[in-house]
Amino acid sequence: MQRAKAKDFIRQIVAEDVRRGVFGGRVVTRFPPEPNGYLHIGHAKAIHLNFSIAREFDGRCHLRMDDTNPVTEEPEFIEAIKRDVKWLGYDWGKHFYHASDYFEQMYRFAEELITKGKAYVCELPPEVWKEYRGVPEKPGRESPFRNRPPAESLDLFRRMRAGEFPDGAMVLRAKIDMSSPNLHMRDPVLYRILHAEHPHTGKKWCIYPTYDFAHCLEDSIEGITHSLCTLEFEVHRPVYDWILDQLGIHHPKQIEFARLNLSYTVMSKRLLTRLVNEGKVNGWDDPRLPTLAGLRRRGVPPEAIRNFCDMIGVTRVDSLTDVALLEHAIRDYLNRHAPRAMAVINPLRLVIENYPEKDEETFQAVNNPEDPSAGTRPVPFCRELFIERDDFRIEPPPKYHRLAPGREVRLRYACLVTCTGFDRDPETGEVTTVYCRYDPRSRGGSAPDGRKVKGTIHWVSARHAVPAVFKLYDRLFTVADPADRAKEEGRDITEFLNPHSLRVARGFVEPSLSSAAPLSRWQFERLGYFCADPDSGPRALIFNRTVTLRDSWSRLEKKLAASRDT
RNA sequence: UGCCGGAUGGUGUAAUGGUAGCACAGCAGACUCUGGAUCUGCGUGUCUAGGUUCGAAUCCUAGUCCGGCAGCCA
Repeated sequence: MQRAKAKDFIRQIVAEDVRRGVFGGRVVTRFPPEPNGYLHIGHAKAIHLNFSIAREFDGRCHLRMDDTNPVTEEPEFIEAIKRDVKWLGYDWGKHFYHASDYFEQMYRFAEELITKGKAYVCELPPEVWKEYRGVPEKPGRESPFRNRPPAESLDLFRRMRAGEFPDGAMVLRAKIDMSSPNLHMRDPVLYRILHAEHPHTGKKWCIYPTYDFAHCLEDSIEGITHSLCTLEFEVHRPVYDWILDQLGIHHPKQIEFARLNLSYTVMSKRLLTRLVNEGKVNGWDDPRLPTLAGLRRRGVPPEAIRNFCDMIGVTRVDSLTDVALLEHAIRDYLNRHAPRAMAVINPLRLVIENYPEKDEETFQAVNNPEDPSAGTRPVPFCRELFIERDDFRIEPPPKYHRLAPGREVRLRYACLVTCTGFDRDPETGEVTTVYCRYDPRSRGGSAPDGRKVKGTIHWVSARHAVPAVFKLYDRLFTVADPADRAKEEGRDITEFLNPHSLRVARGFVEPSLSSAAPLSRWQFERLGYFCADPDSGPRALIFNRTVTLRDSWSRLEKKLAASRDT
């Protein structure tokens, strides 16, 4: 919709290609993750881009496992990737592929290059090759094996495949240009020997193609038209083009865009893997992680992620997106869709002195003020309630609208109460109980005399309260750009981990939540959006805080405190 | 310092030679049975210097700054 107005540069290129009939006017994209980790929100940007473009241009988008390195890849990751792409809302239909399905074809293309004198088997050890390749400022030197006869290379390459040589003994390289200022054009490696079992092809192969050789062929074989990738592959594009040109086969157009960086988190698979493996977080789906599995468990709806992707756009500028933008997308969606409920995270006992001990009644609460069709629900009420500890102050600061001695507030959906006193623990001084009297004529929440009450607080009937655990998440890191900071300051990234990224609180929820389904999303009034954890059940309710509500009181309070200090 | 990219408010982006706009964040106010939501208003920006042009964020030249590239990872 926004797109009709402002098309990103990639859509402009695709639209122009379609208009001019390039690739026969067809559009085929692909999302090619390597199954060596979980997908994160940076991948969501790429998934959203590729699948959306395919849909907009009546094309298709493939999901392809780029499994050319058996050493790091695992079946667990393949399943997780499929689950996450589906969850995000995309359907690859029958177009699910493995790069490893093309190993035989790739091998034949390699032999073709050798025969054409465009590739050779090189026996230089890695350290020696490094010497030969040289540095960007100076041309490299040619390998002594560079001009060996094609027949000799072909023989060696076949014996490489047959398993006659150990890992690292030799490689197949493209014969391109050792004096190129682009290091990747200095005879890049096409195949290496790896005696490793592959999760998909098993023990069939002991040589595996490198990214440079495999990727362009995967795209070509699948008839991809627009191969979208991130900026760091820009320097590989000449290799991509060279190989396809030598072979004279279908030649997709590679277009690079900037990867997503989000503040207060990390997006590199290496770092995420570290956090998981070192136990800094509780697995790949830890709600503090930017992984799709983590975001899902956190309660972030896939629609919010897609909207977020639309908001950030697609460019070639390396940038750091403020996580506040993501939070806005989350609140925007959840505000419209999450049913409301009352929960008390940090309970304080409230006794209504003039409410009979044995009485109880129910009030009707609105399920979602943004959606009248969501209806109402009954909420039980009695003499003793739990209220939020933050909602009572012995000495209220200026502009504090909540409960304090002598003050009147509204108990949401119930009635008006006026504070008459409180008990304190003689040892700690902590308030243990607050007493108040209610106005019987205010049943339902409004006073018959029309008097205004500034504060409305939420509550849970003590007699009906259901205990629950709340996991309150905060940003994982204390600095906006932890990866860069660690690099610049020569520190370890874990030094920037936020020690308060997870706080566990024990409180109560209203009884209607006792059967909250795992992963169901709620707004706990005045607190934030929460998601029932997958481990949550009738015996032990666990809610993860997705994001707080915007809280203008806490901002005001901070400002008042600051101005008092000066 | 070799090559390749990139520079628009605090952040993310739009404007493709013709009034620098949008979103987020921030601030001020209205409204409110969520200090939520909603509504209204406000401020801040074209990296620098020249040039072309009636007119430049856009084109040209020079410079500055930032990112990427020296895995048999992707």
